[in-house]
Amino acid sequence: MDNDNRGNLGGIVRQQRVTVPLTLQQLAAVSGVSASHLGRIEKGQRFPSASILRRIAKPLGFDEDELFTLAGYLSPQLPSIAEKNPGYSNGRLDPYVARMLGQEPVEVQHTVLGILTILKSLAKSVAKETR
Amino acid sequence: MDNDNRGNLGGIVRQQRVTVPLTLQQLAAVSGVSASHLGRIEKGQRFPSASILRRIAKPLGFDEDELFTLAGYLSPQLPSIAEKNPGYSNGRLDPYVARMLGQEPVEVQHTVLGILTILKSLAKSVAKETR
DNA sequence: ATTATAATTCGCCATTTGGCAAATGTCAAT
DNA sequence: ATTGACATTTGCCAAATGGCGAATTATAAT
Repeated sequence: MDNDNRGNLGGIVRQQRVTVPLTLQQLAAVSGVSASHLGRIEKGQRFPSASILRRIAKPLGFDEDELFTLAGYLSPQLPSIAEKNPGYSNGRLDPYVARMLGQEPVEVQHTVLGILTILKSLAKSVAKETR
Repeated sequence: MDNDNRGNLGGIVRQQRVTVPLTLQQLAAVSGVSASHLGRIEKGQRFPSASILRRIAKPLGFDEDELFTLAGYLSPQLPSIAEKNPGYSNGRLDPYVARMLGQEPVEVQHTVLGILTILKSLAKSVAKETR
């Protein structure tokens, strides 16, 4: 989302698919990265280096390049896993967005869409005023 | 080759395909990375962070992921982008949501995701306060 | 409520990164 | 050989990373 983005993974370090959200300690154990560091990464207080990112990718269920992209280290439109999911193929929904959002309950998905609509109409009227 | 490999690019920073071997200064100018730093990277005295790597990829004629792989930050993609564990496959994304969001620019999609993350963490702390 | 246990956050700090400026090196043209 | 114009390397240093252990907080179990 940002251009000079560094590896901000705020919030996506753990909120994981499936049933089991790893604890920092578990992730630390399996990845070899200290739990304290992981904690700070999660809160956006540290920006993980590539090697750290690499160590936690698999444990989190991401392909390496996928996580790198999420972190802003690779630009989104690379070879990517784009059309992996038939059905969403209509517009061009970013696969990572699809993946993350897909983990939320459907009501949440709809609410998110509603918020977007509100924001757009807000933006529109603001644009009108400042003209 | 190496297991705990960091981003060693010794020797490949400049000797480039194509015709033109860039000078460090030229590469510095176009990539925004200081020439001195590039020099040390080339000699293996510094290990470029992901953001540095990203800045010099295109100027050097590499795809980003290509250079990341060369640097040892990404493992050479063997199984490619397979769906390994079907258990990972996202809970499903509502097709309507997918369609609507898919019409937005990717940055907007990402922003939406960011907002969702913020809301979730907000909800969490509110829940904590009114405990 | 109390205690036991596991998880997260914080303080501290050694190491590394990466930029700036000065020093050094290279080479063609005088 | 000397100068000038670049290129590369080095010294130095501010900022960031990431680990360790202690303090704090959350979660269970009595």
